[in-house]
Amino acid sequence: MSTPRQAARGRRPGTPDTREEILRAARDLFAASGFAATSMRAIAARAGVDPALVHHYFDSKADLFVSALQVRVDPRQALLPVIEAGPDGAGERLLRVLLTVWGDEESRTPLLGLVRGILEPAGATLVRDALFGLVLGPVRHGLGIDQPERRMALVASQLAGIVLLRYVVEAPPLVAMTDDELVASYAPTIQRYLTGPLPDRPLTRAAPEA
Amino acid sequence: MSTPRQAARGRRPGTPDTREEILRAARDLFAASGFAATSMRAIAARAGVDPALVHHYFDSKADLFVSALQVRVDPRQALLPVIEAGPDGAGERLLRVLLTVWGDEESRTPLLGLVRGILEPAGATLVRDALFGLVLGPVRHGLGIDQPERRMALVASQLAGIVLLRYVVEAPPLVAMTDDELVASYAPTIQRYLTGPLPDRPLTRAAPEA
DNA sequence: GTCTATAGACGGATAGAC
DNA sequence: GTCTATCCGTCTATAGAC
Repeated sequence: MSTPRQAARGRRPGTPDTREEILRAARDLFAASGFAATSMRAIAARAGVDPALVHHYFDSKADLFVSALQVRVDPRQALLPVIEAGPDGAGERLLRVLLTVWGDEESRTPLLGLVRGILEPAGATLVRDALFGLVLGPVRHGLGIDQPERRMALVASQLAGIVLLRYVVEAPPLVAMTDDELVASYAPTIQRYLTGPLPDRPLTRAAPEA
Repeated sequence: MSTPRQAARGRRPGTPDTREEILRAARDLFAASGFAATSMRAIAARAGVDPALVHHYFDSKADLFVSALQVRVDPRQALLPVIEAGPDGAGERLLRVLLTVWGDEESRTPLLGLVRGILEPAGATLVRDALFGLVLGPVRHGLGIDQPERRMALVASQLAGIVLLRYVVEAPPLVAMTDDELVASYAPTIQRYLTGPLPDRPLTRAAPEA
C-alpha cells in the first residue's frame, strides 16, 4: 500500500519488509506519545504483526527506540555551511537549517520522538548530551566566538523554545508563520546571542573594584 | 519535624497532617518524574504511609496530581505590575516575574510538575490552555500592542526555552548566570518581540500586488 | 519466520477489618 | 482514620510449537 515493490526475481524473502513496517510504526508512536507511554503491543498492532515478532527483531524496547529514531541527517554535515561562512549571518543560516530539518516530514518524526524523550527521566541525559554534543558542539567550535558555552546556551534556549512551541505544542501563531517570517523574527535574536554584546566580562578572572 | 505545632487543647486530630505529607511527597515525585512515571505506591512510600491511605484522601491519581500541583501564585496578580506600567520595559518586568516565581523553591516544584506534564499525551492540552490562558492572556490583553497573538507566541517561545533549559534540563551555563545577567541577555529579546518591528503587515487584509 | 501461551512484575483501585 | 488483603488490568519479555 505504501512502498512500490520492485518485482523480486530471485528468491523472495520470507517477509517483504516486516522489520521496516515495525520501525515505521515505532517511529510514529514514539513521536506521538514518547517512550514510556508507547507500548510494544501498540507498535505491533499498528504494524499489523504479532507482539512477539517485535521482540524477535529487536532485543528490547530501548533497542527499538534507538533503532526507530535514527535520524538520517548528519548534524555535522548539515551544519557545515553554517560554520564555514563565519559568524556574520550565522544566526539566519543556523535557523534555516533548523527549519529545513524540522520541515521535512521524514526527519521530523524521529526528532519528535527524541524531543518527547527529553522530559522523561530515563532519556533526559542521553538526549541532552546528544543535542549539545552533536548540534551545538560543531557550531561552537567552528565559529570563532568568545564565551562559546554561554552563547550557545542562549542560542539553544531560543531554538528549543521554537521547537517546543511550533512542533510539539503546535501553537497556532507559530505554525501559521512561514519560514521567511520566522527567520525575520528570530534571526536577529540568534545573531545577537552569537556575536552581540554579553553582560559578563569575557574571560578576565579578577574584576577590579574601583 | 517540619511544622511547629501549637499546643492543641481540644480534641487532637487523629492525624497531625498526613494529608499534607502526601501532598508534599506527590509534589516532589511529580516534579521529578512526571505524571505517568510516578506511581501512587511510590508517593505513599515517600510520605511514609500506606498506599490505600492515599486513595482515601484523593479519589484518583489525576485528582492527586491537580491537588498537589496547585500553584500558590496567582498569575493575574503577579502580572499586574507588568501590565500596568505599559509596554515600555515590559520585557524586563515580565522576565523578572518569571525568574522570581521559578527562583522560589516553593513555587518551582509544582511548576516543574506541570511542565513535565506538558509532553505527556494526557496533560498536554490542559497545561497548554493553562499557560496561554492564565499567563500570556492577561499580558496580551493588558498591553495595547498590535498583532498580540503573534507577539505573545514569540515571547512564549523564548520564555519556554529558558524554563526548559534552565530548570528542566539544567544546562550549566544558564544555571550559573545570575538573574541580572539573564535579564541583560534576554530582556532585549522579549522587548523586541513585544514592541519591535514584525515581518508581516499588521492587520491589512489584501496586499496590493504592484 | 511467525505465532500461541505464559511467565513475572508492577500499576491503580476497592472492600472491609480494626 | 488507618491498614491488610486482594482484584484486575497492562506491561515487557521469554519459551516453545508450527
